[in-house]
Amino acid sequence: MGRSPCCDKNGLKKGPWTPEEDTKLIQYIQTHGPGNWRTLPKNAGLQRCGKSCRLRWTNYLRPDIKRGRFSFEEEETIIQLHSVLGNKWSAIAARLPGRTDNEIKNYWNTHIRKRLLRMGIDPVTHAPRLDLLDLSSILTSPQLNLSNLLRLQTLLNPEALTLALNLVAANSGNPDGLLQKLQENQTFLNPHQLQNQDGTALQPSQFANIVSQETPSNLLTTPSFPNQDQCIQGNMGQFPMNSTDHSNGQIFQENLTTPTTTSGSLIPTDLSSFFYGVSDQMKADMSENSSFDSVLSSPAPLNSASTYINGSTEDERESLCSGLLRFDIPECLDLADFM
DNA sequence: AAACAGTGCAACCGCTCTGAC
DNA sequence: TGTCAGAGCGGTTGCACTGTT
Repeated sequence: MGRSPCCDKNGLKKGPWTPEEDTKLIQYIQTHGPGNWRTLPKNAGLQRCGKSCRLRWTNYLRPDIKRGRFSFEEEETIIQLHSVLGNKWSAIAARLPGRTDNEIKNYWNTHIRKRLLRMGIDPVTHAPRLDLLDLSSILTSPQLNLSNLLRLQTLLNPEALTLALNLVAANSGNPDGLLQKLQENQTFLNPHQLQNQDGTALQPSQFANIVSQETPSNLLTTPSFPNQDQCIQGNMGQFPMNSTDHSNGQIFQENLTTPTTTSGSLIPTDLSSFFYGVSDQMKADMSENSSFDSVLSSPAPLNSASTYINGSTEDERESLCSGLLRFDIPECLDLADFM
């Protein structure tokens, strides 16, 4: 398993290629064809190692290489394939004619990866992770107050709501105040959440126990209100959030953009389980929307993106990319009513 | 205008795989 | 079976460019 001779050991040139070197390499390969890279530099009159020539040819000079910006379709393909193949750049490149593995790798590391991180998505697992988000900006958002969360009760799975309540409580560090607010807003809650079985009002400590008991054990590890760090450390993917836009009910919309992934996902594969109290008719209306349907269908949640936005600027692409995890909100579901 | 920081990408490094001998 | 060279791969680096202060 000998390693290829290093260029500098042989006094060969390294660094950027000059146009003259490119011309020599192109002309030689056009005449003799690629291959036999070890002897190629000498025969072509290049002071380069064969490996450098091969890389220059395969990554840059090859006539079938497509230069320029990645299209949305290419970007979508990369994300999809990466979710399946991981960092198998050559395998991904094989599905993208004209693109090299190096180019795809660079594009992933400089664009897509960062974008996914900003969206709170683990670029390795493609699963949403709250600890990747700027939670402070989320939790201090005026849109994410208790009343708004409570109004979500009619739509959200109670576990998700409970988790959100924990977030708020952890943020405020004041469970007593939280209970007070809950009781002030009890019209939005299931009665059993704020009352004992005999109908008497809950005490703060009782409420804290209920919250912790109703929270899945894999989400919270403490019987009382966890601090923010504990929340972050926990498996928060089951209540995905996005910090990109906190205005006009965007949080809720983003919260509904729960992607499904392949095995090991932190999130429900059937988004309908995320809803609570949504009528069958409303679910049916949602399912008629192709984009929403694509979210509900696992494991190809990304297919809807091309129908969502087809932007070309960086901002549009970020919006578009977040669209990979989004579905169109049907008209029957007016988000403004919930926020 | 200059200094600095951030970004993007070409190229390199070092390792593994594969096939010939 | 072991060795070697060629080829391929993923990770990393260095530098030019751009934006910000």
